Amino acid sequence: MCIDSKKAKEILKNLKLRPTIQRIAITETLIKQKEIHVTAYLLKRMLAENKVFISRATIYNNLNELSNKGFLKKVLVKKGKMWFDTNLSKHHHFYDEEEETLADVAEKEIKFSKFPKIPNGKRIKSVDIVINIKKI
Amino acid sequence: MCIDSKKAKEILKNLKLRPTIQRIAITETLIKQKEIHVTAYLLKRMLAENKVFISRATIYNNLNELSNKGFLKKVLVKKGKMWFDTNLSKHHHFYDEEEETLADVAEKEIKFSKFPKIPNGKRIKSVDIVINIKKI
DNA sequence: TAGTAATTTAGATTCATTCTAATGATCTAA
DNA sequence: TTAGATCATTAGAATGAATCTAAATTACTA
Ligand SMILES: [Mn+2]
Ligand SMILES: [Mn+2]
Ligand SMILES: [Zn+2]
Ligand SMILES: [Zn+2]
Repeated sequence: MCIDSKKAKEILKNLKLRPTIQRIAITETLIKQKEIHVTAYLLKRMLAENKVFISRATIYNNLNELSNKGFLKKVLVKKGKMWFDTNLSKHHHFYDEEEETLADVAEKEIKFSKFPKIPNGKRIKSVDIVINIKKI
Repeated sequence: MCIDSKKAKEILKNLKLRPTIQRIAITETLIKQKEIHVTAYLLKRMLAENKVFISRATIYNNLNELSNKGFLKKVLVKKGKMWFDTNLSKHHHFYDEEEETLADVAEKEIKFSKFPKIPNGKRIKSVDIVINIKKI
């Protein structure tokens, strides 16, 4: 257990989630870096590298629970694989398919001078901007 | 066979794809409306409503081939389901998750007054903007 | 019209994700 | 503290979209 273990427990307490060994380890991993983008598989691998072995179902259960509680955001950039993001601010992404990496674009880095009219009877839920990049 | 059958054959000829019964029916369905957004499942259902029964593999083979040949664009708006789009112009989308519908946003409807700096050594491949909407 | 190359197909396979239901851990109230 | 209740974890099965396989059929070309 590293320093972050305490912070992790604190976070779980605030989210009213029982501080199980698995949840603490997952949360610790997520807060170790200031911001992180992971898939379920990536997170499982990161934990395994630290000799923490958590079942697939638990990884998914907790990523989903942490998302539902507002501690993570879901980001979709490619068919069939969900990314989870600890950057909770409204923001956008660079996605590098070749390197399978996601990077943040702060909301203030994008400004519109023209934006489409929303269809009648509808309202905006969210605006997702993905800038797909590749090596020159 | 409706009027569009001839057009469909013409299109396939230009794309250098053999005009099989299945391909003609698929292409006909896609050009019946000026613009169309379909998933593989939706297309299969549309064909079945017209008493044309085509196997799943063939639906996918042809949607992918038509995409590779540049007759369709792929659009990703939700985890795990690919949409195919006959609007070939560069454009963006409204996505209504409640109604599972995709609608076009012309490129000229969106203008940026500020856009992020692309990371060194990288270039933009594409910019995907999805405006998620829901009923008021 | 024969030979070959492309196409279609049912069913198997893959991959990410969710579900199931049995086991184990944590919490709470007495 | 502990009993009981609730919640969490897990292996493995199930799901759903998409792809693969390999055998049968169809379309093209000489
Ligand atoms: Mn630690
Ligand atoms: Mn017809
Ligand atoms: Zn992010
Ligand atoms: Zn479109």
